[in-house]
Amino acid sequence: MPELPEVETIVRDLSKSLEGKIFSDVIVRDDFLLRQRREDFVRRIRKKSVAGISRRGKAVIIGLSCGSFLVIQPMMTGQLVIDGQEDRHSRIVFNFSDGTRLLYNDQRRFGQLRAVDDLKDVPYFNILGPEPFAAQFSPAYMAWAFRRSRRPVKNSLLDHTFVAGIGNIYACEILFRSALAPRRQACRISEEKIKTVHRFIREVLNEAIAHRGSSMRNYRDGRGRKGAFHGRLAVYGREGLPCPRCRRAVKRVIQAGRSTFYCGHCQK
DNA sequence: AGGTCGACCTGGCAGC
DNA sequence: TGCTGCCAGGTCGACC
Repeated sequence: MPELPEVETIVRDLSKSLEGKIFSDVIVRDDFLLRQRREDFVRRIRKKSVAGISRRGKAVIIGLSCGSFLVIQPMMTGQLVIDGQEDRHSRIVFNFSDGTRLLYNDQRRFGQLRAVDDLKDVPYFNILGPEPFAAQFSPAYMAWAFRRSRRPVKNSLLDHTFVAGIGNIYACEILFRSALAPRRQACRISEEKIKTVHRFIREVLNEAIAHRGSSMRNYRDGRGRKGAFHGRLAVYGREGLPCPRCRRAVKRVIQAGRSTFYCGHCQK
């Protein structure tokens, strides 16, 4: 489900509502999502307060008062909703001492939750590339990475060891704005064009955050609401509909097992 | 060693 | 109505 803008929106919602609150109880309805024994998971969280909430890639990090962390990867269909209605997809319920309740809902059960002392204990963080808004993620870094890669540029954008947080929706949108064909080999893109892509990576993600993300099917923010960026998508999910720039039909192809939406006329 | 592909799991929707 | 097949925002490990 959520890519960087959606996870960022969730993190901002949760920060406002949960910081300083104390976990009074953790109810695990589905052990499958945990990467440790249930008793260990619950013991590390109960009675601790929320020191801070942040994001790395597509993972939510809840810092606990004792210096440890609750790390949540919502994957495709995970949701973190405050004071929402419980349903059959509510896999884990976090209760706070003031009566606030945080639900972890997940239709497909791909999500992963861990309570760890050290973020290095989360394998995902050890392989993750730079954040797209970090200084380290520069046009020069992109050019260095692209030079040595023969795969299609769409695959590079989806590779989280190259850059964290970009998923299928925003990879398509970034390439559309960059007027770049998704199947173009990364090593065959000019330095000038790489600068353009770099600029649009940040621009598209920033706009999506400003609109609280995109809701295709399952995504909800921390208050259980849909994102508003969905209606602003130029190509994603729009096969056969007119390209907003030239009005020709948007095409769909499969790359790396995922749908890619693009305009064959505007993107070269 | 870089890169691709299927598996993981559930459910909604289109087509027949 | 009910069945089948396809599709879905992510990640990892097996394999070429």
